[in-house]
Amino acid sequence: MDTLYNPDGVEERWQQAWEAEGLYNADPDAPGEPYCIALPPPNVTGELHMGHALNASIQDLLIRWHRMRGFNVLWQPGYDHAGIATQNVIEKELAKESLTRHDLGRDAFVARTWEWLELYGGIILGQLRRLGASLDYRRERMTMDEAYVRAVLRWFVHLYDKGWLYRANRIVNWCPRCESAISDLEVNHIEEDDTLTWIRYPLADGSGHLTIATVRPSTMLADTGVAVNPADDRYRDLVGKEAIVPIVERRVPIIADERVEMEFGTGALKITPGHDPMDFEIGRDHGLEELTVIGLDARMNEAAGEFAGLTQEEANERIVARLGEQGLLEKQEPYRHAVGHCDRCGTRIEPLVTLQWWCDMKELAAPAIEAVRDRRTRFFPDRYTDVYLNWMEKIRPWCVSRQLWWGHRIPVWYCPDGHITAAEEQPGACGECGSTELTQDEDVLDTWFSSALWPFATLGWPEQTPELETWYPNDVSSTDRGIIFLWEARMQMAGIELMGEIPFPGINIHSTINAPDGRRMSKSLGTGINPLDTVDEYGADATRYGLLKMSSTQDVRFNVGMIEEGRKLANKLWNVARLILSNAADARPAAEPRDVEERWILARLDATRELLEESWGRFEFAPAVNALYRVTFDDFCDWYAEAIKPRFQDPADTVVRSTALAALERLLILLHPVMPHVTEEIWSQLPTRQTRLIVRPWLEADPRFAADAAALQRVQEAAVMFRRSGVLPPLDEDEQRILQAVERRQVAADGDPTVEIERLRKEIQRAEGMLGNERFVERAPADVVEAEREKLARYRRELEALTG
RNA sequence: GGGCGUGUAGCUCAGCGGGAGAGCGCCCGCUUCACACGCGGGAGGUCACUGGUUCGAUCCCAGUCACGCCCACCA
Repeated sequence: MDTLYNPDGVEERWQQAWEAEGLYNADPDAPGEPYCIALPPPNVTGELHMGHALNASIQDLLIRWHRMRGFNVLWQPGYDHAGIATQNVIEKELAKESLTRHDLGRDAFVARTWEWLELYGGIILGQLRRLGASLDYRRERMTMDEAYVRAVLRWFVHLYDKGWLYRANRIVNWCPRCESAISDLEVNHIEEDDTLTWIRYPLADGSGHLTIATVRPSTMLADTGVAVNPADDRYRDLVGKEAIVPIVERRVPIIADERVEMEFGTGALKITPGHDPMDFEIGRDHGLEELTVIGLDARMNEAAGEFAGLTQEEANERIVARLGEQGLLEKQEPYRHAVGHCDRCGTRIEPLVTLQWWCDMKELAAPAIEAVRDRRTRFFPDRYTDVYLNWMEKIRPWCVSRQLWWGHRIPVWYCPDGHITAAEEQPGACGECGSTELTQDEDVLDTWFSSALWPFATLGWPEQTPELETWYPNDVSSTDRGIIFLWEARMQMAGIELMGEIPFPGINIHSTINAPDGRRMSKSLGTGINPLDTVDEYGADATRYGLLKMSSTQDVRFNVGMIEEGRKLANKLWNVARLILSNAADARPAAEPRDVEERWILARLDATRELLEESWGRFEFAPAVNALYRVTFDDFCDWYAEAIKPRFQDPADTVVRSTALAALERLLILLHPVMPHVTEEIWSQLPTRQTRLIVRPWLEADPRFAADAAALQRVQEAAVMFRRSGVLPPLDEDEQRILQAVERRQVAADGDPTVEIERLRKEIQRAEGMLGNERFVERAPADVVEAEREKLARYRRELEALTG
């Protein structure tokens, strides 16, 4: 007889049934308090990875739990068009055919991207289905859907009208490979070995020179100043004079600026406003010219004269050699420092001055800071509150334009005179001069500009839909800590600005699952583990269980053992259900429990219910999952099931049957949010079932068991007190039997005198040690000391009795 | 440079002021009529290190070391 629970087939069957029966469907007009989570939209190009699977397990647990609690739930699915990421994927596809996007042209490229999405775009939601995710799949949204695009345009024009969006020529993070600007958050700073070169800049008046240190000699061709700290005595006399930039022989002013660190290098800094962010700001403040010698391809451009066309490395080499010849090279030293790289493709970032759209964040941030500060929005775990606040309080303008083709085209039109008209629909004429010769901005918006609207644009905004009315604000946002700034912060800002209300009161930041060796899970490192493989091997329930157990608040290493544990739990549950069903197939519910075991297990299950509610309410999942394992194995199977088994021999004992059924029901209900499939499968075989388990109301504290729960509580407290002080408070007969059950291992060990003798000897030694400590006797609370004395005396008596 | 987190049994992790725990692995015994993805028993830890607070510290405080992550315009 096959006695193993096999999830194959069972899980798919229920997934199809739940969806087909409309049990995932959300209805804004349905009764119940609304509860809504918007699935963090995965990239359209994405496949399910461990992070997605963990987050889906968490969200589905919350959704199923609230559905059972009678809330009107919506779990909103969808995708992000993921501008830069998707464009990169398509470009790679093209590269296989030796094509670039420029070979196709913009329209064909975008058309091809849409085609590609038709074929491969929708896979991740299908994969979520296989995990049992109870999303309302009918409501799938994408950030480039027609309706969503309207929301994005509204957002843009809104910000433009407020004067917070503007176009400016500024230094940006330029990725030469993506051929686009990117925002500060999309730059990774990576430590690299470099060379620090010390170069002499002659003074214009011939009175000598001053030495600067740089890691990028090639940029000196665009130097338009030299700066020193105003407090630096070494250079005080030079401020206001001029230096000559070697090679280009340019006379540049020597200026004083506090941003120059006196301790670094020589304390003198060459200023290249065109190619360095800090130099750019110093340059603007001092009115220095912004020259450009590096092009969008990161190579030296025509302005670099004889160095034009070279890579920067080549230019560095030649320039250093030239300086050596001229006697202006002082020294070179190895130097290690952090260098910016494109988060998307890893290419070294080039700071360049280009014309981009910027969003001023100060006024958007202020109310979003307040919301978190006064706890209308709370982070779980709480430590991320400071992470968020620190970033928000020093927020800087956001570069929102991208020189990409895939994304929301910036809704701005220019007339020949350069007037700007921003509008949701193509305007007929320039808003300023009435010219009808309008051309639209070529650029697209940062992907995160649109995903900031996710909690309400998916509900139909800017239309005033029933969905929006019902489910905004959402209730929880669950994400990885990697996108707290990119996404969470921006949803707060957009939600408050456009909806006048925070998007959700709870932000759950889940753990990061690393590879078993502790490295990051990544496809390119080959350290990735596909959650669908564990679903195939162990089942979706087991996978969900394992992931939730790994969802403690810090980083964890992926451990199949946790998923195997989940499989064990499913199997155990399946088997104990078989035991009960084979004996109680026609039992009727609602009988009063008779014996202490029965009342005890019902009270235990109720205590577990309370623990689940408390920890799930705090977004702590691992302890709850652990409690479910313990209550199933230790309490339900090892103790309760074993205890009632003999009573099944008595056909007249209807109480044991109906109680067993009731206890099993309760166990299934508690386990359902974690392991929906196996519980529903068992549920479907119960003679007592009336609805699907997925919509079966969650447990309330049952007054019938309140007394027993209270008794259990008393017994457990008594047991703790007994262990600590040796004093056992008075218990009635039933409570004493419950105590025996609680302490059953101890009781079992009583059979073996050598074990007991050893234990008593240890206890006596410990008690003697404590009582021999004068400070303990003098300073510890009197009742504790007294208890210890009584305990010692009792242990001695017991030992005496055992050893004779 | 600033901030956060982590260091507990061979492995992965719970616990966080008075008995040091789980799963896996390991050893011994069980095809006991729900379950060998099982049942019973067992070995295995100066709870990273150093100080402090306390009658008492794995747990609180300070510092040290190691690892990880986030933020960052010292060229």
